[in-house]
Amino acid sequence: MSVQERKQRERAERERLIVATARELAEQQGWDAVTTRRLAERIEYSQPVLYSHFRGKREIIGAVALQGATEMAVAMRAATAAADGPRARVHALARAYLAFAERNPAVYDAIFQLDGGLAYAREDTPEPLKDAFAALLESLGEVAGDGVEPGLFTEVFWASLHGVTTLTRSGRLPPEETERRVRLLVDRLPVV
Amino acid sequence: MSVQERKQRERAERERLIVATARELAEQQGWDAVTTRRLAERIEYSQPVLYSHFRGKREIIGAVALQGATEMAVAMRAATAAADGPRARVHALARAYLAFAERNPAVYDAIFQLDGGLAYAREDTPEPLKDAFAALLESLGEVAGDGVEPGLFTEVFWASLHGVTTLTRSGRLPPEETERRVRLLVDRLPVV
DNA sequence: CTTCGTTGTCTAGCGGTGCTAGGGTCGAGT
DNA sequence: ACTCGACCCTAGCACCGCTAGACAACGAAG
Repeated sequence: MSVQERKQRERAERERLIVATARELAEQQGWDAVTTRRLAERIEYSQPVLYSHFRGKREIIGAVALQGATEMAVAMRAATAAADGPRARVHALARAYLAFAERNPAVYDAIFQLDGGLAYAREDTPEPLKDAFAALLESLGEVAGDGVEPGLFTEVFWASLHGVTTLTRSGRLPPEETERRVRLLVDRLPVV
Repeated sequence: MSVQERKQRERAERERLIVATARELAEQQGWDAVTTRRLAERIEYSQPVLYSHFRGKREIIGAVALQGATEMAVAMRAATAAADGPRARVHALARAYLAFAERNPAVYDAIFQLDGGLAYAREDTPEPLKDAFAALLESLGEVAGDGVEPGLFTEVFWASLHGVTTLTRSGRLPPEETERRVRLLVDRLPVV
């Protein structure tokens, strides 16, 4: 028994190592640099070991996405907890969202851009993703306004933040004005 | 002279063929399926011929993006021309934007997601991209509201549409509610 | 009309990718 | 002490973007 348990522990530890290494490599050099060979070399195992933990590269991205979503939810809740009043909460939320994306671009991509094989917006959506959306909903739902479903409002505000994030990071929007763009969204979309 | 001219014509014709074929293949099977080998086979030339027209795959994506941006500007202007009043124009614009993205997903990606080696938001930005932004600006600038630069407002509205588009297409937002999301943006962001 | 040189295209190949088949090693359980 | 199964590695597949170098076709010059 004890031997099996030790092996299971070691296996789980190695899986964490894979995910952490993939994330690290992605943040350092971008997801294109995360190849199965490089990843295998960094964890000091051969390539096929990766496939005994994950079906393929896609699932590794998915694992990073789930980890990231959990952290992002925490970050957003921490930011909104300190804010006073609905609009201030929304503002704090938006800034936290953009800050997370800027500090963890590769993780952000794993969650919101890349294909990690995850189900979104469904019943079988993984808990971390649901929870990240819930974190958005907690602050945005209260400013949806009459006749607008909180969920729908949250989706729209989220999409706007996502658009600003991705267009800015790909060089399609000049980064200097980000704060003014956010203020415009926070001023106009919510109903307080 | 005439011989050289004929060769130039043929060369230009072949370049159009490459771009059209890349676009077609991308729309049919996605950009991942657009490999230099497949593309070469479809135009019935060898791979190196592609490299006598474009520096690499990236530039081919860029060429598709420019072509698409031109078409998109035309589509948006056509949609807004028929609309009556500022808010109706914005609504028509938004619907035209999303319709273009839905009908030409690969082209949309070439313009707004992939790296086509193009400069955005700068003086040396290619004319088609500037013009597509100008088409947005024409309808959105007039509803920016007091104290908000038309350009900034356009960027924000555009980013919101982009967010809705990409999140929906990647399965992160359920597609059924798109129309309601657009209406929310059109109701709240502009100042009429 | 022949020769030369340029222009254009092709074949072949480089180093990389994600992924997998199959063999060998090593250690746990009898 | 031996068997057997779990585990991991080497090697290789088919594909990728891209390029070097051979070769053919053709206009210009003698």
